[in-house]
This record gives sequence, structure tokens and C-alpha cells, in this order.
Amino acid sequence: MTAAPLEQPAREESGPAVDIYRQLRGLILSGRLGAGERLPTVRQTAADLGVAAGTAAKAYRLLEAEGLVVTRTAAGTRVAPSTAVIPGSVAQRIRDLITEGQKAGTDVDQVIDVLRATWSG
Amino acid sequence: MTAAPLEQPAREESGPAVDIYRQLRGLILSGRLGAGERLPTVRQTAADLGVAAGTAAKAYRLLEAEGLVVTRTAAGTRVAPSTAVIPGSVAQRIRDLITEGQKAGTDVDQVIDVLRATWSG
DNA sequence: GATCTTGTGTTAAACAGATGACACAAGATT
DNA sequence: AATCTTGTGTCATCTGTTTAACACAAGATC
Repeated sequence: MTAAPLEQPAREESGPAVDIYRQLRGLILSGRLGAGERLPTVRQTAADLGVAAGTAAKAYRLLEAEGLVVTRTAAGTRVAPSTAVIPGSVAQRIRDLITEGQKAGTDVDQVIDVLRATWSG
Repeated sequence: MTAAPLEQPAREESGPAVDIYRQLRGLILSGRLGAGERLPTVRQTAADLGVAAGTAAKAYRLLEAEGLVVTRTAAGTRVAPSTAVIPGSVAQRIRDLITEGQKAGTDVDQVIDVLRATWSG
């Protein structure tokens, strides 16, 4: 018998669009992109990251579907007024973790993998 | 002018194979899968997760390329003897974060996005 | 030594998502 | 009102990955 540690689903979309969505979500939830602040245009983002415009647009739509941003044609996309930010206590623990992780020279991705594995429990 | 907060690369492989690789890496780096311990067979993993055998095999090869596991035909795949585990101090901060995050009812993925955004600084 | 076990390799087909180039709609700007 | 800006829609094509169903090789097991 071998260990059977694998958890089922984890089925999750992937690809550039989701990556961009995640990156922006991180900036918003961390507060580095404040309420009302404007995001780069779809085309700008696409150019910056070297992806097609449709791909960047997809990321923005994911953000809007989650209520994190508000889109108005010709006016651009802005962080939603309702300040959606992660709880301060959690943010503090994140900072602590980063401090320790960087001091130890650990890789972010490794930290994240362990975090996921441990969170599930 | 719009904010220009986007960081370039982030170009990263994706798909089921990488997901499995990440999940197993988390188990190994967290120590929940100890040195010498055996992983499920490729076919078992494939069946459990509902993917093709080749996909699971790909994940195992990624792990081996990183030196986290040792593969011997017919003997299966085992966690490498050299105990590759994340530093204890980092592991502790991860546990602290999880405690706080769960108490606050935060979503893991949100925590991870903020972690990434903050790590880069 | 015969037989199981297990990781790997191969192949064609299917699939998902991204791309690039375009046009359009809804507002803002002048 | 004319024009710019910006998010969205379309469409054919391309690319990478997965799939499914095999076969094989190297050891372990008996």
C-alpha cells in the first residue's frame, strides 16, 4: 500500500488571463491599489505583459464579476468604491511570513505550496 | 495617466500536470510526506485525480527533476532521502497565518494573491 | 526463471485557451 | 456635434497540453 494523500478537485482554470487576474486581485486585496484608483487600460495591460487585448479584457471581466472593480466604457476600469481589502490581522501575518521567508531565502512558490498543503490540513 | 502596477513575466506552465506537481511538492516540503515515504503509483494517482497516466507521470518527472523524489522502475517513487523540508521558522509563520486566516474566514486563494503581491514588494 | 509491478515512451486525436486583426458601442472630451 | 478613448465582440487560426490505448524496459517478487 502506498500513501494516498491526493485530494481530488483542484481543477482550476489557468493561463495568462487568470494570471493577470490574480496579480491584479493581489494588488487590490492588499490595498496597494486603493478604492477608486484606476487600472491601466486593457490595451496598455496587454502591451505591457505581451498578451492579446482579449486576454487582458478577460482578466478585467473576472475582476468585475467578483465586484472588485467597476468598469465604465471610455472611463476605464477602477477599483470598486467598497474597499475590499484583506483583514488587517491576516495582512500582518502575511508580512511576518514574508519577513521570515525572505530571511531564510525561501522561494515564494515553495511557501505557497506548503501553505496550501497545510491549510487543507 | 493610469497606474502602471503590472509586473512582467509570471509566464508559468499550467494545467493538471503542474497542479499535481504542486500539490505533491507541498506535501513533501511541509513534511507531511516524509523522506523515504512512498508516493502512490503513477496509475493510482491518475485514477484518483481523473487524469491520464501520462499526465501524472509528467508531474512525477517534475518532482524528480527537482530532486524531491527518487524513482526506481518497479519500486515506485519515494521522497528523496535528503530531507527537503521548508525551514521550521517559516513553517511556523505559515501556521500562524493559517490560524489567523481561518479565524477571519478568509479564502486561501485571496491570501495567496496578497502574499504574492506583497512578497514582490 | 517466470511473472507481476511500475515508470516511461509513442501515437493520433481532441481540446482549451491564446492570438491577431478587425469592427462596434458607450461614453468622455473638445 | 465631432472626435477620441476604452471596453467588448467576433472569427479563423495557432499552439500547447491532455487524452486514450497501446507497447516496452527495468526491476521486484514468487
